[in-house]
Amino acid sequence: MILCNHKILRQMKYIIHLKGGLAMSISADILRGHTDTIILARLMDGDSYGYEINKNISQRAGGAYGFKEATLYTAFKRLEQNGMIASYWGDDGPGARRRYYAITEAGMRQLAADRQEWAETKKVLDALILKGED
Amino acid sequence: MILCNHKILRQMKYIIHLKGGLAMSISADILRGHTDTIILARLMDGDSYGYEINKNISQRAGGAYGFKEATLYTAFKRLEQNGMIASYWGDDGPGARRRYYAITEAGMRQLAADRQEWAETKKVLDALILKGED
DNA sequence: AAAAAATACCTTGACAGGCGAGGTATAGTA
DNA sequence: TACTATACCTCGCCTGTCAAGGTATTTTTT
Repeated sequence: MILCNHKILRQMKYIIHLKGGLAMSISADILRGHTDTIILARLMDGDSYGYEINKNISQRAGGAYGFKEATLYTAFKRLEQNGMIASYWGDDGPGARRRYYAITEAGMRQLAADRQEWAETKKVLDALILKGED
Repeated sequence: MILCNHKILRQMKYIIHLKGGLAMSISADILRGHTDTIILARLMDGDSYGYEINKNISQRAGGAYGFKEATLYTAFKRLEQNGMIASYWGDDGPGARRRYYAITEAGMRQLAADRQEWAETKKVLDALILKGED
């Protein structure tokens, strides 16, 4: 049993396993702000449901990173309220019922903008935090 | 006079001016989690004080992006409490007194780790939000 | 057949970072 | 004298994250 307050928990890192046995980590706050974009991007491959989307994300991230369930469902609700995604019930497959999500036209426009923003963010942050060479 | 609630304000973007007259923007939540790293990186160029650090950041970001003062001083306090930076009063220059900050050994180690993390974050987010080519 | 595990969804409450709005003090300029 | 620029600081709100708790269904194990 490990005592662990909220502050310490927030400093915990997601372990990322790299090819060759190396491991790096990304803190939760770094991913903050990208949650909605990541979900929208995943839905561009077709309709999907929470559990599957999260597994897909973990897989693409190369290992241990994935959203916490509370974060995930909060994001779905936010995205649907903002008209970025639409949901419907499906009852196929094993296990419990699934709520499927589909990206909307507005969601696609948002995703396009988010991807542009990410490209820009990389440039700006590179300029701000990498070692200056000039 | 424009009515503007907090929610809308948080969705506002920092305008980034690019070479050639283009402009892009980066939302505040995207920068969240990088604040401390950006400050540490700036202090690697030598001791500096809040106002100057912020101007330096705006300049490097290519234009309009900069921390809000409340964000900046909150970060200084957090960094100093965590032993990443140390402060001392200076009274040179025009205008009011200045509190200078210096990066500590611990701060340098943290910055090195943060830079590694940023490199890793770029890879992971590229895999998660860019259009898949496979 | 009962227990366990896996699948799948959801809510509550607390926390930390960002920051608008407000403040203080100093020095130079109009 | 008033104004502006420099420079620092605090309060309180808002939002995203997520630990901890819950529910329901199906498959697997005992």
